[in-house]
Amino acid sequence: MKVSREQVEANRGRILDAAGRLFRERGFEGVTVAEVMQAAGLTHGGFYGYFKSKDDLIAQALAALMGENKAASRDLADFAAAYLAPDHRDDRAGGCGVAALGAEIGRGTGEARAEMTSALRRQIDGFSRTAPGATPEARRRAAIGSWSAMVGGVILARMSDDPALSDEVLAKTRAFIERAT
Amino acid sequence: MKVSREQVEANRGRILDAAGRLFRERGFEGVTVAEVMQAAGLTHGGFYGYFKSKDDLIAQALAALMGENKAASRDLADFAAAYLAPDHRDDRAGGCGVAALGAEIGRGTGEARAEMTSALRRQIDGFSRTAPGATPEARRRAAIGSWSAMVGGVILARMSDDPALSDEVLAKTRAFIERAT
DNA sequence: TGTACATCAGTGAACGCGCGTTCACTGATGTAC
DNA sequence: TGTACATCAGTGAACGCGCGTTCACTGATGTAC
Repeated sequence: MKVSREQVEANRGRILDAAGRLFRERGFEGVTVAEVMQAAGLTHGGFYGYFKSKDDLIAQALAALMGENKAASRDLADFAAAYLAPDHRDDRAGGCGVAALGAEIGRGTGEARAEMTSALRRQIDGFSRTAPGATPEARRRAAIGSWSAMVGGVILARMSDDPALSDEVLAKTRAFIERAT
Repeated sequence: MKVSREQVEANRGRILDAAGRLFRERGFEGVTVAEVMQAAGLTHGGFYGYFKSKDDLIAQALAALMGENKAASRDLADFAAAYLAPDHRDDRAGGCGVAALGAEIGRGTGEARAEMTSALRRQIDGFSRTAPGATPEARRRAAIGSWSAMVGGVILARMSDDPALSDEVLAKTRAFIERAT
């Protein structure tokens, strides 16, 4: 049955939100269109009223996810501490889209990749503002190096099935960044 | 038709090698059993004479891949320079399995994850031997932090569809590691 | 060493399931008067 | 403001394709004598 225009907008938001969480948790190929719709409280048949294809959903869900830009105005050290925390490591579905999906996106081409590239640029520019360093070059180096270490650190920590090693990777990566900047 | 025992062993090696390359290039879910067999010069029907299932192939291909242990006896700085080079970034199929598959493996459980955990431990221990630092703790911190930055740096560089930004991520991540260690 | 036969690696057709996508239908919304 | 009707968001069955897996068959290997 038809629903109100406001309901349509709300449903669209719920689909994008559910997709963003499920994709981060299981990867693009590990999630079906039907699962996304069910998580949004709808049935799969309605999907194509909202999106052209699953690829279209991927592109739009990523844009919504990366548009949030959590780094913006936070101190780099504070951000790194929260990013390299066990809570973030354990919250794949709600965590950083780059750590969860960056490698998969790097393989593809098209919209998703372009979206992530501009998100990367924004992230680096944002960090460069608050990063320590005497010159703009030093600050940008610290921003890029720190971001690489954060993303790699979370991926390695999630990869390890030994909790002690996983915690150590987070803690030592964080200490490495702190001493380097 | 039956083939000789040596041929069987050679075929097994070719299957594992082809699987390792294809998986790194496209991810586990992006590669079919038939593609792996074709790349090894065989037809798909023979697959189950070698492996119990696709999951079994994944576990064995990863073990073969990670068993190589390229880090072992190289200086950390030399390793980082080669790892964060454009050649490595552009060679997904022949490059580091952690950068290519780490995120995907971190989602799963079982053999593949355990295999990667022990590979991570070996990698860190190996780096800790050649890493700079006054104390064992400082060397281990440098090893872990550098490894996080290398993995993250290659993933970010592969994610960017802007070649200039991609090159800059590699170069500045490398400089960040050099100054930090 | 040579011959006869059992073994079994490899082939390619076939199966069954899951997934992305389509479609006829339903019934609430929202508009025209 | 109230009524009649056109619109269209959502439903669920169905389609078609690709993939992992199975299987009957083939013919070269390797063993027994």
